[in-house]
Amino acid sequence: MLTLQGHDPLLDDVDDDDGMPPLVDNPNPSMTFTFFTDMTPITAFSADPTVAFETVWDSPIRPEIPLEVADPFERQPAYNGGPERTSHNKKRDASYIPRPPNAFILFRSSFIKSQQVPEKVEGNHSTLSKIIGKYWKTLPREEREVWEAKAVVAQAEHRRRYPDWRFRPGANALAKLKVKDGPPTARRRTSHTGRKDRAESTARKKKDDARCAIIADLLVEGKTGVDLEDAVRKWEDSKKNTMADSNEARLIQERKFDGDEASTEPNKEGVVRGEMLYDNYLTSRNNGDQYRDNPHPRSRTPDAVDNRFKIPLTAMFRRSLSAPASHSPPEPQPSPPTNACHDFLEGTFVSISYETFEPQFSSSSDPSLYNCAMDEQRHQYEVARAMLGEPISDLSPLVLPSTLGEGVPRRWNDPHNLLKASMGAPPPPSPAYTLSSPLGQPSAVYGLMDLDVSTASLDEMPCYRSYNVLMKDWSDSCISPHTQLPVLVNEFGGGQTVYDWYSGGNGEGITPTSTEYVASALDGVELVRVGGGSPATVKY
DNA sequence: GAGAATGAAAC
DNA sequence: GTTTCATTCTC
Repeated sequence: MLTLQGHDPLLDDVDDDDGMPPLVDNPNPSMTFTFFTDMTPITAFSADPTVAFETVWDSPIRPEIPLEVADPFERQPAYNGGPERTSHNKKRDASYIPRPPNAFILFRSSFIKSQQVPEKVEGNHSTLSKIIGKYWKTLPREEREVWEAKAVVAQAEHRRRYPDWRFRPGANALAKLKVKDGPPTARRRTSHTGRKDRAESTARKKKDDARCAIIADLLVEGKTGVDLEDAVRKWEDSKKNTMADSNEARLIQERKFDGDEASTEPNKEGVVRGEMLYDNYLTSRNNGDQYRDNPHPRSRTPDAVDNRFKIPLTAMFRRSLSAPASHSPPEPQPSPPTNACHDFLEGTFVSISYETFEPQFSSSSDPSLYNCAMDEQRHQYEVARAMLGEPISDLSPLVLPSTLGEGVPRRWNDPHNLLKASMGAPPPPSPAYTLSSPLGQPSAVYGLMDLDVSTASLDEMPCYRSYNVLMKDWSDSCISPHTQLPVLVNEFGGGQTVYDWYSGGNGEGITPTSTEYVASALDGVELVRVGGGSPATVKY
């Protein structure tokens, strides 16, 4: 990792004397944030524990109840004690560091906490996961991007707190093995299940799936709480009637074909029942008879498989340098222009391009690629660029006018925008809202901290600012000579730490070799903050 | 490089 | 056990 010398007291405490990232690590005392439940403008729920800049959110649906939410990266025991939270936490070492949550996990947590699905409707978390998973797939892009953004922030915060932490799957496998009794085959429950049981199990699964789909659809329609409960009850009642009718039909059939295989199979009823329920549901859904008058534009589950998010935004901020970024923009610009305004970083091998960040999705390449096939990638890429504080011209609806006043950078991830702007507003015309990156202005991803955003000034706002390092005379064959490598700089608490860089160029991964190269090239280089302030020296 | 495995939350 | 996704491991 590349660091700037002596500016982050938090990180200074972290020792890594063995050269290996620790599996567990507890460098920081516990921290508790106090904030209000947020309400995304799209859905009625969104109490996200990881976003500490949450503030008061205007909602006609939910009251603004102050919530004490534990630090998301706090040790597990700190999660206990809240009146709303019962203790089902895994027993873990006090120094255990959980993984940063991904967008879905954040969404799921928020969903559970918001109690949109009453306990009466569904209390089993496995089933809830199914429902939430189906619902997640129907989320509009804008809403999903909010969660993606929160995941990026959570990831950045996790990185800030535990810079040396690395995900080590299997590290606990040994401990698990000790607990488990007997070989895996001994625990297999279905190994001796007969055809009858399997058929029943399949029927039950279909039935459960149908119910999950119904609940998810009702949620998509906007039904929550008591409304949802009523709607589910109605569906279940109608289901019973359908079943009664079908049973009658079955009895007639059985009488008609007495001695048939159907009547000799004692438990086939369960199968018939389950399949009928599901088929009835699908038929009615496909016919639209239940939803004919529903103007809700969102896709229903579970058919609404959405390929729009194949490239997660967080992939652009990978901590690991071992795996290449999955996002691979085509055709890097042959010669990205540099901006001479930054004496920010000087060296033989590198220069900094801050204000200029040439679109990797060039209209000069295949226009159809740019406009159609790559549209989603391009969009995500531009969102990422916006997060990185770069000027972009083609804004997503998430890029909203800043609420911070004139002269303040308009950032799609401006916490004020995120929290207060109406998502229902039409997207602004592109030219009028082109983002600017005035030097010295805080930009990029605003980090987490125990700061009252409603009263904090921009100067007090911590941020992660990115800088684009343009590699000059790049000799590593795996990197294009003009690949720009954005570097994430943490400016939390007045300190600075360069975390690392991600593959933002032509999709080629940053290999350890090239990382070494960059790091050594930056070693000893003096960084001058664009907005003023004391210089820092890169320490490798 | 592809696919498997793991684990993040929650009960 | 269940979801999605990020990350690492293994072949």
